[in-house]
Amino acid sequence: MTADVSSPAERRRHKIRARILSAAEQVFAREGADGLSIRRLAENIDYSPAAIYKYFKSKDELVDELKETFFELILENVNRIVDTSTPFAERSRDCVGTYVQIAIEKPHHYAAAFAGQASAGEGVAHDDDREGSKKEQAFNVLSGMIQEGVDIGAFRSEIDSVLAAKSIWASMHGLAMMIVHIPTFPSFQLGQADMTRDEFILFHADQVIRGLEAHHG
Amino acid sequence: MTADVSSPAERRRHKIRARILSAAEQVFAREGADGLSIRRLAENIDYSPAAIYKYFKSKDELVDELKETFFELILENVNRIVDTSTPFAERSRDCVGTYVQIAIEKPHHYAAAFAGQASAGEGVAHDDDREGSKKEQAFNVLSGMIQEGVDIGAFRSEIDSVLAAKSIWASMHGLAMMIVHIPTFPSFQLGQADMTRDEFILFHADQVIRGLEAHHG
DNA sequence: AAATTTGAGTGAACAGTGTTTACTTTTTGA
DNA sequence: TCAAAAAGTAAACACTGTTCACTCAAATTT
Repeated sequence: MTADVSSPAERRRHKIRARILSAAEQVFAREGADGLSIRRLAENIDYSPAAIYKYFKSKDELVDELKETFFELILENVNRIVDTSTPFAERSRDCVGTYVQIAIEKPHHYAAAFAGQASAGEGVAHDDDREGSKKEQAFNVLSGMIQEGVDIGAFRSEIDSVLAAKSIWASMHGLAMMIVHIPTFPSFQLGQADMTRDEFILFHADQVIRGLEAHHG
Repeated sequence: MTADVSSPAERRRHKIRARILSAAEQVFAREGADGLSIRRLAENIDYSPAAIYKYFKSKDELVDELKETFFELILENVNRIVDTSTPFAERSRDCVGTYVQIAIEKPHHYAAAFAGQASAGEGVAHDDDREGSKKEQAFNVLSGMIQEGVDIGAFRSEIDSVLAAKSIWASMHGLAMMIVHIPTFPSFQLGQADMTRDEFILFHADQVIRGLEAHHG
């Protein structure tokens, strides 16, 4: 995918960049963006804090790269499901399930990926939202699958697949967020556990997809 | 609602507490939890930073109170909709719309309210999740309304209203979060605007509620 | 009324944070 | 070989939340 860089100097530079990112990734996965400090990171890779700034303009830029990599992970996994030849209904549910599962496995990544600070008032378009981003690619996969559902008659014919995809994504996102920062979700109290988390994910997926379906049995 | 406190000393203390919270509220609404610093807050109310700690154990505790107040706001507004005598279908949609609208008006509050840091691994129950909290009250209102839908035959009879409420909430939450931190949502690019935000909120509400409905027209 | 205790409020410090600047060392290319 | 560019650094700046020892005034107790 990425073209090899020419000079050995540039290759070396790229390697160190990767080393920084790798160390950052590990801390980030465990403690999130707040737990990841430039000074700690510098110590981990035996550099001075200021050295990091020869490779990244700011901590935000560094974290943005971690996020982008995370989106690639989502895209890969969702694509793998979409390309399967399992029945459409099951495939849809798997898609939702996989998406949420990734959020569960890397909660800090997921929370950070969708938390480019909450903007009060008119906001400037964030870098992540640029055309052709991994985020957008993932979205296109989803809307394509919904269009397929419409085409084969599983979903209502009047559905705009792009609009529906946005709605579905919002619903998935909501579940992922709930699970990520309410540790006991879907139970609120610790003791009561009427349904396991995985069961609830399937239930939610079902609920969401049912909103698109043409007729019920 | 709140019982008057006895001694004038306690009243005075309560007053200052309120003054701190009020100042905090204003900064928080504009700039969120990160923009709100103890030192800035102290300066706003002409106190030393250390003085704040005579009234709040920590910044987190202070912010938690802002969050609780915010949940009260949600609860009040949603309750007002639920108690209306408008037709059930319309009422459901209004409920979703109102919920999301509040998130839009106070994006920082909303984002913070659901962001008791993302926990990797087993988490301890957060204070907000205690029994009888405003959060739980709001949830009960929602599940009550769904039960009503089942009772009058609008929703499928086999629906567990508590489970469904959790799913619906997740879907609402997702939309709210999307809007709150993707400034251009539901459009990804700035230029393209096939549907207004308010229209999309209604569309999403429709989609979500349709998942519960017994039969379609 | 005097003495004592409680609580409010403070300045200074501790231990962090992201980031920049001036500086030295190393590497690279002509 | 030698100048130029890049890598790396120590120290400082401007912040952050929080704590500690302290003062001073108000309320309680004797």
